[in-house]
Amino acid sequence: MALAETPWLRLVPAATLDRLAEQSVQHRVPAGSTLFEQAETPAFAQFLMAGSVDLLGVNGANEALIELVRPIDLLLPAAVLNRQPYLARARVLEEAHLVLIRAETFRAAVATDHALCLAILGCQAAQFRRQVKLGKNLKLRSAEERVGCYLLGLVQDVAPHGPVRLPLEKRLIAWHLGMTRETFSRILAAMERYGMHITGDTVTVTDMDALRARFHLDPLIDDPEPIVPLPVRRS
Amino acid sequence: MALAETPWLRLVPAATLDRLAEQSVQHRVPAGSTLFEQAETPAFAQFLMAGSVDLLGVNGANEALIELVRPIDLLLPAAVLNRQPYLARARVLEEAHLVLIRAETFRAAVATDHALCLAILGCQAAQFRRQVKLGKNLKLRSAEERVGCYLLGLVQDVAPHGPVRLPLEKRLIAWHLGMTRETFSRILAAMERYGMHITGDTVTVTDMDALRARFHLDPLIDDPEPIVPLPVRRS
DNA sequence: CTTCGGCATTGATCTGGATCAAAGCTTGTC
DNA sequence: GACAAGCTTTGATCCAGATCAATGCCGAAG
Repeated sequence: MALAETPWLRLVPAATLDRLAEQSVQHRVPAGSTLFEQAETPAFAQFLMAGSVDLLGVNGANEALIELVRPIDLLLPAAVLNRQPYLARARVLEEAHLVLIRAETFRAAVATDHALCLAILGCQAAQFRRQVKLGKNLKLRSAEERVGCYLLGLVQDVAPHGPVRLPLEKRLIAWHLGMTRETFSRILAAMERYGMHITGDTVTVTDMDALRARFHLDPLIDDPEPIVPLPVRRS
Repeated sequence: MALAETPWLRLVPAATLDRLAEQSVQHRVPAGSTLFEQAETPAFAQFLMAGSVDLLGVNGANEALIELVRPIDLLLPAAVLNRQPYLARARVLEEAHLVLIRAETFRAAVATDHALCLAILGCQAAQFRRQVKLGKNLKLRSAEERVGCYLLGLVQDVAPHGPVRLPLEKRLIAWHLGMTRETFSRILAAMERYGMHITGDTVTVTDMDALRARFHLDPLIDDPEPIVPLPVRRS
């Protein structure tokens, strides 16, 4: 079953994962669906196996991005573990493949199996650090810097120079970077100035030196946060 | 020893806590000291037993508040557990009483003792949720609303009407609420309009109805986040 | 091919809060 | 009491980014 292939669960005994798998339900959910609402009490632990999910804080009419969840990860395990209401709404961004486990079953498993508990602790710690990084990106950088660093990261990962495609609609990228589409659009146009050219959804680097001179990736903000599986130790 | 009195560690076997206590060092640190620097690799797990500590994200010259740690809690356990560099600088706000445990010792204990692992998981989950609440407060409310809700919460906790003292210097409160002292000062003056009067560090409510009509506390933002101890379960 | 509805661009304008610049206040020290 | 150093208040000005308003640009449906 899918859970068994999760890298950060590899130290968990197969027996435990099997027991969870028996109780689990798989679900495929199209983009745009709402998985749960803010203030709801979690009924399930939800593993995101594929696709992506946005978590949004809501206050009256406006929504603010809390987190972008990418596979394989849990959706707000903190609420499930502590038996507390979700602090955010979950909306599917790219068609999601979910594995649902009844909340009580999940908590019982964590309370029974030390290896599972350690894996979830590693996962929760990574989520915390991602949250901090998100906040730092927003508070410590201007809109232009956020865009610059985002694009620089994108280009570096995929192709040192060659043209790269934007992975999402622009309005969504803008939203994830914490600005309006208009501002994003203007900044993209202005990137010409720093050695980048954007036409449609294609990004081309024209002057990598200029780009690096203007935007500095910070590992403490931009590096992806890995989920570290902590080893169990015999007592 | 101090650790044994921590409410959220009460389900952890005394033997385990004793073993940690033996390896631990206590430390009293005056306000203003820096406990660790961003990007440092954690050498110790640090329990904050009394006082308070600010965590600050740093980028060149500017600092942004990441978290305000209040006792009893751990300072950035995520970094310690996952063997990764701190994402923030820690600066003592009010004289702190710390208990330090070598990082390796701490990780070994968590990997050995399931009950401890569950307690830390509860602690880490609570920290995650606090982080989310902090972010929502900042992104979903205007400066005026942040101040209004902060004061309303303060007044409600202490005395329904009677005058209340601000617990910190104004510049520090302003900083914690994510604005400059000037803005904070102006907003305090303007609170007259909504049924509150502030002179020096004393807050008086003149019209509770007006106050409540303007500012709405949201449990999903303003309620303190408790550390829930998860019970161990025999397998 | 045309039309329509959602994106994207571009320009003009607005605004919340920051920044800069003086004065007032406190508080502790000599 | 007088001074200094750090808070606080108040006013004037600035600015990044949002909002408002057209216009242009597809791609899908008929």
